[in-house]
Amino acid sequence: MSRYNPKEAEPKWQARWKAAGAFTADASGGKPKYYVLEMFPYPSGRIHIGHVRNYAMGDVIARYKKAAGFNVLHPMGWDAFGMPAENAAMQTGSHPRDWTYSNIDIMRGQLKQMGLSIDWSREFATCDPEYYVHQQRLFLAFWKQGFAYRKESLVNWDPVDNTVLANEQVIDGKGWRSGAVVERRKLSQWFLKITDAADDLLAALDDGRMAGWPDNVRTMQRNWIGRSNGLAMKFRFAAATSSEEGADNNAPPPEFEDGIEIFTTRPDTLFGASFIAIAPDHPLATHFAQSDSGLRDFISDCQKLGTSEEAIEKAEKRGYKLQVEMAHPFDDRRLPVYVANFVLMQYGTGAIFGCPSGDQRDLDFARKYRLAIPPVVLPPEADPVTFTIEAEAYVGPGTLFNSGFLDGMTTEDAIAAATAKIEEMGLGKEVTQYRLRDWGVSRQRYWGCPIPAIHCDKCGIVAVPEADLPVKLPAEADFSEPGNPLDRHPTWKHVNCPECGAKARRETDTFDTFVDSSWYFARFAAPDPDKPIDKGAADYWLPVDQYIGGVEHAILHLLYARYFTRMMKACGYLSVDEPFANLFTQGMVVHETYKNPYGGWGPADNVVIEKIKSDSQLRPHDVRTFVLDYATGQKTNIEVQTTSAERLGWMCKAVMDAVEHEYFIDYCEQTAKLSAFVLDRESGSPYIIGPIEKMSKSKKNVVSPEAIAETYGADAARWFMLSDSPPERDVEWTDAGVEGAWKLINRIWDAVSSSEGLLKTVDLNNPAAGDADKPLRQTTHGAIAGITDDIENFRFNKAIARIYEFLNVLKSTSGAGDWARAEALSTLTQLVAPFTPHLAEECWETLGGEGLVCNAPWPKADPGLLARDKIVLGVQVNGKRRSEIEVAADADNAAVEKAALSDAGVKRHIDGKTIRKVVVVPGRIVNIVVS
RNA sequence: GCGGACGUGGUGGAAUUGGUAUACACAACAGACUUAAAAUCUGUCGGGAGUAAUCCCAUGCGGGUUCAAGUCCCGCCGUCCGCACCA
Repeated sequence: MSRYNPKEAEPKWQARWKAAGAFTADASGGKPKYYVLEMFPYPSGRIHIGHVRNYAMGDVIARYKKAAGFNVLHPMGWDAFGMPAENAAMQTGSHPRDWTYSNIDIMRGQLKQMGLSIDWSREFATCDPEYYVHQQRLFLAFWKQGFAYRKESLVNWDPVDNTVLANEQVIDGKGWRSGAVVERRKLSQWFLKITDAADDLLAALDDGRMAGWPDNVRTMQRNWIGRSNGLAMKFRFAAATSSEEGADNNAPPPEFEDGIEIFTTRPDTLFGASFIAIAPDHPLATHFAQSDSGLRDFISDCQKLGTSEEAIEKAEKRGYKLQVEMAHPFDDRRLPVYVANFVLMQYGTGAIFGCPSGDQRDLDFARKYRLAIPPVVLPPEADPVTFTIEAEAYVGPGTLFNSGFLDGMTTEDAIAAATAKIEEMGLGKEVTQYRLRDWGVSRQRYWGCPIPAIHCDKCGIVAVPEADLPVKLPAEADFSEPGNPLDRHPTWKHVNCPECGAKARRETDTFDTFVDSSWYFARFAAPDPDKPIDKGAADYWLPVDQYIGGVEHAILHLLYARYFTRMMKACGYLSVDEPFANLFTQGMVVHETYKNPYGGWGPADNVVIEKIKSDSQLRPHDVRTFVLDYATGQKTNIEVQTTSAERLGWMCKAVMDAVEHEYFIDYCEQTAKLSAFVLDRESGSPYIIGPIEKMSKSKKNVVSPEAIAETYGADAARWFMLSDSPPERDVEWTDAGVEGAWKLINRIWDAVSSSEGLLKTVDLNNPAAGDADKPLRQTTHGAIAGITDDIENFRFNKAIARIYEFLNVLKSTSGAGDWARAEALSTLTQLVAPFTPHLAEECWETLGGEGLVCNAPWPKADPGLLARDKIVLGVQVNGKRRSEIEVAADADNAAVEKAALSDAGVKRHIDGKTIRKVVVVPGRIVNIVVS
């Protein structure tokens, strides 16, 4: 019996599939369609094991659906524009185009090696002019429809490199390359009006259009859109008191004469207001800064945080008090006005009133600046005399007090009453507000799709005429320095205005790469050389029936794609609102990271693990490390959570010394992360094992599937990535375990290869099975039912466990005849086919199956073989399992109760006690309550 | 900081969605086969007590609801993801 040889079998079957056109999408035959799509990869260089997991999942679904009788579309392409190509160009001098396309070539080869059931005829990269020309067409259509506009917005500006920085390029407020403190700078940029669609994007989350999406993603999008009803109202300036000096300087500018507009969702707490706060980039702050150098310094400090909301919100709450005061609308208090770093200009009106008793941030702020903290909402059951606000604000509902005309009202009533009062006073009105902001699509970079617009001094901003598309990137550009190569290109931007013919300039911004990925699924479904989308084909294939990708895309990519779909529908390209009927978000593949003493990262695939002296079952976080001073006996703990290079160096040294002296390990109930280190295979230099993180090139913790495929074949790699861990959870890559997949492949091959030609000797359509075959047939049909259900519900790890169980039974069963064995083996082959397709074809051929197994219809379970006549029930006494009984599957409760009470193991626990109650849950359990 | 998830043996995890906790696999250990190794096969494998039958404890920690809680509720702790210019 020959051993299964994936090196021969895998290329052979890949060639046969290709020759048979097995995975070419076909809309004919009147079959239902099924569009499976995995988020397409960024061509970073090589496929990593995380990609394999993602695409193996999609492939299981695609192959299963094909077998289940669907016309399947399963395409692949490349999200090919983006910063890494441009960074590589800066570092190595290679052109982004060359870098990208050569990566694509490598990665395409790697994906093909995995034996995915992809229709490669539809492949494209978003950086192909044949793709982005249509993106430019779409944009012009959107612009015409009024979905696109320009406005000023803030960017991170590196004053040394003179370039715009992405948020990820701002590290601790400094530019990653130059180290210069970043500034915020205003640029005029292109925006798409996603806020116009906010209501529908929100409504679709809950009205059934997105029933196939996971709840957590819908919740995240709902929160991201952040619709809230509130009150937009003005606080008027309080008259300057005579004691104030320089009152002239503190006069508000004319546009703010009637006050500062704030937005609040809690107008009921107005009586608890103790200050007004405005954003550092609020026009009023800018105005007062002209005559106040202290304020200028404060604002510029705030701007050093960059533009990311995370950095702003995490920063310590700080404020700068202005010389003006606002009048409280309901009483005669005067409220101080602060410019505060935690107020966001993008949200609401860029100004708030602070109610310290009802908002934690306001409370922290009030404590810091010693402002009043009047409690105004009394929690249910609290005593108004003794109730005080200590460390925590009370944000829940309650009854209003200390609040004038609102006293005694519930939170809900008080919100309505306060809103009505403010409206009556003419100070404001109820408004709906979104957290969602319009989508800024401008990027000041070369490697993106050019925005097809021309700036003319006379005509303003003019669309590039349809006939002049595509606006192609210039073939050559200068990448030797930071900044936008398109802007400094000697010729590219100089064009004549398409309207007046005068000299004009091209738009040098390119599109955000999220634009590229917001419609690729439609292009896959309906390519057309002359139009973005072939409507007929799009109507057949869309929406995507199953979309698969990482949770990290839960908000931005998915929300933008949903919005784009709406815009395309509005412009007549599509007929659907929602692009993805069902969404599955898979977990990431993570790996240990290795840090060297100088703070750099070590390679994950080139290290020898040197476990520190340990007893056999040492767990990584059970260990504490310390250095022992021999003279004093003093132990010094080694801290491991650090990023400082010096500290890491010291640690590494300490560990190395300690290995020699074997003195340094102690079990510890405290968490410590360091238990082992690794050595670089080549240099021998030690690395600390750092945190387990998402695989990324920069951290070098990427594991290549190639090596696995080389040794064990693509099937083993695919099988291993899907076994064990539930698909939605992160999985930590370990080398152990692939061997297990390889063993399984051989066990299946072993089971099948000894029955060569068996399918030719029996007629599976004509059952010839006796009583002796029943146990095996029950197992076979149980496996069909279970595995089908598991695949349908993305429980691949469970499906795989069931395949193991099926195989274990199959191997240990001896009594069954040829017919039942043939049924079991052919079923096994078909059930593993979505997971290990090459092996399955080889098995199918060996067994004598007809044609390709990938074309064979999915097996159906016989319900008659799924039922059991006897079942085993657990019996509990007072909730503790004490015994089990076997009863007929259709036994009634009385019979079950009787059997339970007479069971010896149960009697021991109930004798001499009073039976209070017997709970019989049919088919599940019996619980006897005694006292 | 805000939003979303997750936490079960040495490890990945299963638990029919409130009903026999630890399926299946990895690792480890023991044995068979072998001149030997690899491969393969068989067995053991949460902790503790006991010759054994069996009993006690255990699903991050602390409470609660229930005949019954890994699952539901409240409060903590820890880890991960996203936060609008990474893709």
